[in-house]
Amino acid sequence: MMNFGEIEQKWQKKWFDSRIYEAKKQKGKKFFIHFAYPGISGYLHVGHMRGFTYADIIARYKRMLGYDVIFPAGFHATGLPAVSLAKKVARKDKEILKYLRQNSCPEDVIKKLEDPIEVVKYFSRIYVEDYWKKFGFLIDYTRLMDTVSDGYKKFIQWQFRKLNEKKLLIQKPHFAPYCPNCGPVAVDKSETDVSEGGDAEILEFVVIKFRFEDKILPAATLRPETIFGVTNMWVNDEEEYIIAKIGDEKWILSEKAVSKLKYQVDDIEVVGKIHGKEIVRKKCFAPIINKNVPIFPAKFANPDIATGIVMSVPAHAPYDYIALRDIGMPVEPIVIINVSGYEVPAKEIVEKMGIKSQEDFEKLEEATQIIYKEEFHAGTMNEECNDFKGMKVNDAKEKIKNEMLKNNIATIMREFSKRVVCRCGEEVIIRKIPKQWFIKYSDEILTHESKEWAKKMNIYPKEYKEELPKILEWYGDRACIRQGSWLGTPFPFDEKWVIEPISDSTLYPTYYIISKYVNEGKIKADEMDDKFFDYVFLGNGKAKNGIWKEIREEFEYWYPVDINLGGKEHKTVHFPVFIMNHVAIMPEKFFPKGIFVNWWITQKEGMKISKSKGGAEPIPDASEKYGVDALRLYYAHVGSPFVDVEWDGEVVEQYKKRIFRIWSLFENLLEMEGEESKIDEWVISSFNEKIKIAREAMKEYELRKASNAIFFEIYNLMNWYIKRGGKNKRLINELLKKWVRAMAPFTPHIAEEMWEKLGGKNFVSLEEFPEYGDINPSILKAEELLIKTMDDIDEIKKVAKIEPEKIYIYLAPKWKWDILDIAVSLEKNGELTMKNLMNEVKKMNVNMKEASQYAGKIIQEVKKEKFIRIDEKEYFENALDFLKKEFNAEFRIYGEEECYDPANKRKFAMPYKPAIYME
RNA sequence: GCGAGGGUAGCCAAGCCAGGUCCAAGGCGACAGACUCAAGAUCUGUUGGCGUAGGCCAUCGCCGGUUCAAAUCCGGCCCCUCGCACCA
Repeated sequence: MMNFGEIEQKWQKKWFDSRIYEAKKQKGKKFFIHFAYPGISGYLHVGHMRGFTYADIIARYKRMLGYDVIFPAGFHATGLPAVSLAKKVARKDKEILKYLRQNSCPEDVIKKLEDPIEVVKYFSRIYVEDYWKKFGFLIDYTRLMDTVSDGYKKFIQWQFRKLNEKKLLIQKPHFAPYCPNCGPVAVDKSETDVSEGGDAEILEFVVIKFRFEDKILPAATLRPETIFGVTNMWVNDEEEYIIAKIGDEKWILSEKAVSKLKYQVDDIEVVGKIHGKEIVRKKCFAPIINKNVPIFPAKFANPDIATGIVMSVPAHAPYDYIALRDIGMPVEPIVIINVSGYEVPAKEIVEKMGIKSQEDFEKLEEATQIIYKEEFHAGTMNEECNDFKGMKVNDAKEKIKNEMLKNNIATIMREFSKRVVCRCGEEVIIRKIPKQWFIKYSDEILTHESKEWAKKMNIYPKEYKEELPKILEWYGDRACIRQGSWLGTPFPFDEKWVIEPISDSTLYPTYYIISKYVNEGKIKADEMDDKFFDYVFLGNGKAKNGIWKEIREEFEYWYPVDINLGGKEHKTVHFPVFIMNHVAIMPEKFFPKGIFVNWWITQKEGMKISKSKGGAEPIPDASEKYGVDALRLYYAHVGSPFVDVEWDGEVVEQYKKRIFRIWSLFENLLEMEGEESKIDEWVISSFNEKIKIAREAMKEYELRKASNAIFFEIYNLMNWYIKRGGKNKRLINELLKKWVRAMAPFTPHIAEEMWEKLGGKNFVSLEEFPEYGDINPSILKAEELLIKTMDDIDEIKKVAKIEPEKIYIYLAPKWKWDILDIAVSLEKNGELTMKNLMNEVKKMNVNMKEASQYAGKIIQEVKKEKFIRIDEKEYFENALDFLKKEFNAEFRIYGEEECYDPANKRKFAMPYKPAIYME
């Protein structure tokens, strides 16, 4: 039994010792492929290998087509993940230590991982040695790089100066999560920075200013359009409120609100206190509707939420309705939105759901959601709403908000949808950054040019090609720098800030050209100034030395990128900025040519296999258990690249078996010693057909279709060849050499091993992908006829329950083929009708009754199938021995001649469909 | 909400763009047989229903339409999944 592990190691050593992965300018045609480099966030899992494997298969395929292939890779070290891992190690987080140990990280390394840079170094090595090399990837390992090296930082700074020159860097206010202790934090589902509330959203409350004596009662709402239905205000009479001076206004709001707003408005100053009791039972003045409304006490006016002051819209807010009912309905609800199925929506839903009191939070929340959805999507503003009458609620909401903001009746307060707590224990708030730097992706010219370019690109799948222009249109300005303890490049115009990780990963494929020279020590970061990058990437200025010139030549040879391959998570972030930055900075001849998006390997129940949460099989375990070639074939073949696939070890096991089977068929074929036979012709055509399918599929990177032809269809046809008595040693050898070369991009280790057994001298990885020769359709058709006839015989045996000793095959007479020919040529001219056909048939010397019956039958058939005239008699005669053996019976094949026909079957014979009688 | 994708046999998953070769590839599972003391592995066959002659009927989320012909094209409906920005 073969040992996958040994074979893998043997060939990997040979490949890497011979450095066959190095990109060299030799053949004058090149192919540049890379995958979106992985973030350094810990160990990867089997899911990640899907995309990487696609890239390697495509790179290997292109190499075998005679391209100079450059397939570089690097590491995205910037941003949070490495820092977060280092922090966890530093604070001896039990989970992280367990995780490291489970993945056999040595103790002395664990100690070092308190330093984020060590994290980057350690995991870079793991990715290369344990994942990529173990999978046999022919990545150009001389070009490895990461995003925190000195040279890379110089490159990014150059890029930002270019963006600035193009007027694509702008400043404007921005609101971002912030911890008063730790500074800026990331609020995301991975919860690396926060210990609670990672899924919180930033809500924009509209704060509407109600006049109260000489002060302002700021009511916070998410539904500004309901201002028209306000009947009263709610203030909590068990709470003390703050009086704060904002600008020249005096606001009454909760203490919590003041502490939040301090981070969002410029000048806010506490000037006094006022208890809720002193406010309730008085009146305040509502803007827009311009009338006085009473202020009532309410416990649900929560000081923790927004301003702590709430306006009451009892017709449309279940909370308000029920609170008013509790205190005896001192005011009548004012309905302002018409929505079918409701008169007074809040009242009716409260009654329908049987909500008893203000304490029934869960039901009230649900009721609020239901009413909001129905009103927002299906409601219209009614006659209470002045100028907004008749407008759809979702339009009116924006318009009313903007009008109030414009007239200084309202302002915006931002708040999380739920409590967010920093890892340090402090509550995270939202802070205004007055002059945040953005990359101006909204720029009209840039957007337009990017969209135009995207239309010319090769983008897979095609659905994404159609989606991409819309994403480019939608893509807004991106805050591109931030402060805090992140890894990254200092922003060149303000070095206290660091460029954030999406923005530093857009033009990076260009850097793979330079990284080789950096790695070889031929150029130092110090030397890489703007003149250097201007010269190398833009061709501006002069080369300072020979190395500069060499790098420029390399760049011109390899660029642009032909395929950037990445997971579907990149669809709305990385890929758009990848295109836009190239369009913004590079000359058109270097704009990227293609994008390939792959979907994920998921865990059961559709969950993404998460890096942080582990769960899936670690890569080293999986490659040992199943073998790398089995895994590679699994990724290529298990499903369309454009759907998520659920990880299932059992399935990979099947691919392992498939490889065993191919291996043992290969060995059987090698041992065959025989001469030519009739079936040889068929196997040649059939084999060529499969290679053709594979080649054409690969043109569109349809790895699944190609691998299906190579690993399944060819396997089947070789078996059939043997079954049909094929054993031509010379031919088998020739086909095996082609077959093994066709396998090589997908399962390179096993292919090399086979290639060696076939006497191949060089690496099969460096051979040419097989060409296909002539495909003779009549032979394929004839064999298909034979197989179908065999099926029919089986069917008859089964239904009639007989075990025949003699089988009679009656082939269609010549005149039926002649009529068929006529029908086919009529069909070609679009003139195939019964009448036209019979006019022609009349000219022939045949039995008109039989002929007309037959003509009627074939009219339908001719429209479906392509008919090629084949010599059925000859083909069956040649297969006679085979048929006898298969059915253990005597055969008689009858053409036109007189024959034995006791059941009168002969008249049913049609082209491709012989009549059968057995006894 | 905005944007995108999907629903195929017991299960996974092709086919759909370019309608007919679809009684729907391939795999898993199940059943039967071969090999074996046995189990496993492997190999062969069967796996929607009916059928004593190769046939007939049904099926691709649901309803309708176009067509000689629909899993495939068009319209409507139901259900599911994903992304929505400072997280990579």
